Amino acid sequence: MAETLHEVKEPRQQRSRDSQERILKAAEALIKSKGFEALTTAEVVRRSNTSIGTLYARFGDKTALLHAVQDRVQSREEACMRNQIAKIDWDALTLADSVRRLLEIKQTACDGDDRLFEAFVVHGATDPVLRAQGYRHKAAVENLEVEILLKSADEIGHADPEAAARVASRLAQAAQEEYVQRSLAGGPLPGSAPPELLLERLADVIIAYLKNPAPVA
Amino acid sequence: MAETLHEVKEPRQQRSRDSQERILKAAEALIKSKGFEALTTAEVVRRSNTSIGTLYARFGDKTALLHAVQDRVQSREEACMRNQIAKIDWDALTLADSVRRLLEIKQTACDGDDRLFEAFVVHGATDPVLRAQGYRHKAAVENLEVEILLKSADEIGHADPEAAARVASRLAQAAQEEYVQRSLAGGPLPGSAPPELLLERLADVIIAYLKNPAPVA
DNA sequence: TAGAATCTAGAATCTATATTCTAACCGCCG
DNA sequence: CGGCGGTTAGAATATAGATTCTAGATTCTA
Repeated sequence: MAETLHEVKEPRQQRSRDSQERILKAAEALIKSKGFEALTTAEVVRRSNTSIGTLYARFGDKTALLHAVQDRVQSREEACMRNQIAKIDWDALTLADSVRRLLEIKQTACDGDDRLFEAFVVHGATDPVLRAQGYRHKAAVENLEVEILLKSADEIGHADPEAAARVASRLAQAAQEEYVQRSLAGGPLPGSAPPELLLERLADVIIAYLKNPAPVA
Repeated sequence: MAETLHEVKEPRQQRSRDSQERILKAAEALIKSKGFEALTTAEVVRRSNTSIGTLYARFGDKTALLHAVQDRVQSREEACMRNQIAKIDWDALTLADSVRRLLEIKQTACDGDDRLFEAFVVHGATDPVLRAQGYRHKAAVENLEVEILLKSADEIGHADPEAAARVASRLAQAAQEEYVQRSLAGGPLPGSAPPELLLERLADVIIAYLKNPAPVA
């Protein structure tokens, strides 16, 4: 979808669709394993068993390739979340449950995509398309998360359950990014808590907040 | 300090110290205003009214320059925090006060350094020196923040006041990074709360947590 | 103040990467 | 089959940016 913005013809033959797919996979894997810096056209081509000519025939330029990767990754994550949300048993769900569930779902959905998101954010600073796509995704994720929390927040009797849910969602987002950042920096900060514990604490924080959203003076 | 790791002679003459200083300032300003991508040796040289030869005589290579910038920025931030902490009137300080104070101090100290930190993190992924320096700084900041919270957390009667303070500090850190990320992405996310409001909410969250750190089932 | 040490300028060089171009290859339709 | 688009390969080109080199300028020291 994104790559059509450039004057690149849609593939007509299967083999072409194949190479396009292989290129996308290789590009994604490359960023995941070595970070955005390592995404060179030559390396992508090498890993995808295609040629530089093919890459340009399919994507027009490197930027378009990156956009396509972003599109694919974000869609996958959203789908994964939706999928897991569909499985929730809403009836037997306390507030605490829903918070923990939210965190689990979030983590599963974007497992391993750390570097990808990093790349999108950093380059979003100079690439409007990347940025816009990133916005869309963040908003979508936030909405999905609100969906998870809304019912129990409502039951608890919040004045504005949605607003509360949104704050909680951002909190989760923020903490995740902090965590990602630390792990990106090459392994967790020495002396910091292990991930599971961190999640547990975060859950505590959010639960505490949802149970008591009014300013505490 | 960092630049001595390379075989670069310390300046003997004043003018040399001057150009070193101008180069550092220019490099920092450049990253601040245009992001790390814009940090080219040529541009630094242009903005600092020096020459490429001077830059290499002083820093050895571009990496060392970046390390030096990091050192300077992080030291400045730590000093600023320490400085503000020294002014706190500990006697008249409620828990809520100390949390708000923490957030203010944090914000003041790193005001405008968003892109710099972004650059350090991203490049820390491939540069061990940058990473190590970043760790040191994060730990230092966390300790300073704990210092701010500890007294009131203690008075509230926490079982483990320091642990609670540490969680709160991380939370603040996380939220700040989330905020930075959004602003880096080119202006706040449409529909998101204005910064002050965000700070207020964050304060609420942390206060709620500090008053009730035990898991709420 | 002469000579040595230090420092600066900036042209020239080197390198890594994106991108273009062209010849050959493949698969489908007559 | 024949040939015509669609597709691929990879050598050649273009370019941005880091780094080296050296002549000349400045400051220090005796």
